[in-house]
Amino acid sequence: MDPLEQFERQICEAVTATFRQMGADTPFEIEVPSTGTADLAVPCFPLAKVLRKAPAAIAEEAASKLPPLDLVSRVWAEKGYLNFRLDDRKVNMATLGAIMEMKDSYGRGNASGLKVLLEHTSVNPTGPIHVGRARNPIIGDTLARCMRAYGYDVTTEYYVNDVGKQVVLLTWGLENIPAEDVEAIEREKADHRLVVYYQKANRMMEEDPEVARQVGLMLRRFEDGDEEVMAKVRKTAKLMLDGIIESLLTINVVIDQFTWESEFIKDGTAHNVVERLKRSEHCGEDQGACYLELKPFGIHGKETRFFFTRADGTTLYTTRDMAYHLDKFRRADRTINILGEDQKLGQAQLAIALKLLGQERSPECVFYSFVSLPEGRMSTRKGTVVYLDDLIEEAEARALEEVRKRRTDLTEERMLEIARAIGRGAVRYNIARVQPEKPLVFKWEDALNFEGNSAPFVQYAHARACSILRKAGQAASSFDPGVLTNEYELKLIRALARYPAVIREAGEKQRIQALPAYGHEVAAAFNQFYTYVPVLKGEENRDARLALVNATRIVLANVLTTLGLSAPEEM
RNA sequence: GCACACGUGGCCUAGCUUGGAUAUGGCAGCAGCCUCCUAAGCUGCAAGUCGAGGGUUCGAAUCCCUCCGUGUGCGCCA
Repeated sequence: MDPLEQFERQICEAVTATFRQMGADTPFEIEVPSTGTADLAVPCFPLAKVLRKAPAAIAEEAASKLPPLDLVSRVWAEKGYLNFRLDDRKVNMATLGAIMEMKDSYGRGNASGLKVLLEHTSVNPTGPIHVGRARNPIIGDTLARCMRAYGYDVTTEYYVNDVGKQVVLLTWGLENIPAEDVEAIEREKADHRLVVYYQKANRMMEEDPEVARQVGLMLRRFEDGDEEVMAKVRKTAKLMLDGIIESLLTINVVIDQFTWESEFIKDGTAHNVVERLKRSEHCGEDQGACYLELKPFGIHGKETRFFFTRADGTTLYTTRDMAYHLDKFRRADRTINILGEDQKLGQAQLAIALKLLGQERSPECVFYSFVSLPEGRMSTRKGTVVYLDDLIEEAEARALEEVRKRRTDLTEERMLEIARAIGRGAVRYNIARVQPEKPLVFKWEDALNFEGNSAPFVQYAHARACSILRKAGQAASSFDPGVLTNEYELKLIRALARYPAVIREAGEKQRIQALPAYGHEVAAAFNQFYTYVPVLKGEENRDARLALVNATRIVLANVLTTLGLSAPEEM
């Protein structure tokens, strides 16, 4: 239920009729002016050609010819725009009415019933998740929440890479490196305990050909389907994965299901893909290894061939990924992948190869740029990383420090609870607010920003609203929205009215960064209202203002939840 | 070399899909605001060749071309 819909509809109908009367049957836009001069505006420039008149004159004429509209309080022409001011009382009634009725489902779109399979994270189980990779679950989980809010039936999935050299190398390290040869680790979590073996094994393999030979042998046995080796590798991957899952939980990311890459080897579907690709006219062979020549499909670079088997006939990563996607297509109407920008070429090749198999569908991809450190790229192998667990720990510690400064009345447990909400939220918000494709340089001071455009800013506004409502006691059963007439009240209500449109933008157009920006806008409008408009001492306007505070609380809570943040009732 | 992405005040960032009014916010800086619902807040000031150049258009941060800078990719790796 979008409170602004009826207003837009009425204006659209009236303007269409008026333009037609003036001799123009051209399409036009209804936009929210960036200047803030009006609630809605229709630019008259596109009509200039048809009517052979200046846009300003067209706007003037339309303004004078437009019939009075009951939902609009003022119509005027300005610089070629036809401007509309909506009727305050009716906006108030429609908005507060919708929020009170829908409560925590205010903003939700109509269920489309479409099944969406959203794959995100899927990091290699060779080490703890680091800040660079953390962009993936945050974008993925936030998008999943936005799409659910918009009305899709979303399932999130993690594709576990338990095949290949990296996990085999880790497994070899665990079996062959004595504990005293790796650096001591403080954390109990398995992923942190294991990653040092992975790093050490990498160094050993580079320096010692014998190690490289042993790892190669193990990989060989794995590729040959040696049950013992496969089970061992899977066990390592599982151990690491459990640590990763635990980390994800701290930022409120829960993944619905897991698919293991090795399954596509075991069940023969990857091999089946190979057999079908071999029949393609674009298939070639180079010393036993099979490839598709993708030059005719617009693939550029030094190598335009896309190999899908090794010389020994075993499958490659992308081949198994094809089998995985064919499986996904059977399970959902839409498939979305959240991927690092390094996967772009691979995904392009995958899409072409799927087409060559006669598959019409290809996955929709959201690519994000890597997060780097000021001193350069993050690498698990080299150990030049900031782990998510460390970032969260630091964020919570800083938040706790702030809570202690402000609140001396709370129990230790309650302070910890609030600090967790703030610290974890700040990390998610700071990543979600930036467009995925923008490069991001990780800086502690930005990641731990607790003021301005940040999670705590939005959470704080929510806590303030809760505080007023707590002190007010029982809410009045009825109120008159018409008494909310000062600039702060009107601005706040207009912000609340936009929420369904924001969910549509974030969920349908997959622009999740619109949601943090909106949360900031509502919180800022509320903070101004809070500063200048008394609520509890609001005299005859008290009931209506309490209703507005409650409506704001509901919208802020919805925004926070959809961003995967908690909405603390006190801070 | 080729391909893809990004470039917006000192720093970070919105707007670009679908061209339209005075380019959105934040951080840092400066100056103010707590006898009153939590100052993680509010108000004001200062700060911009929207990477550069050209083109399309009545109109370009937005579309097209060229160039520059940065990142990513171009494995019988995953």
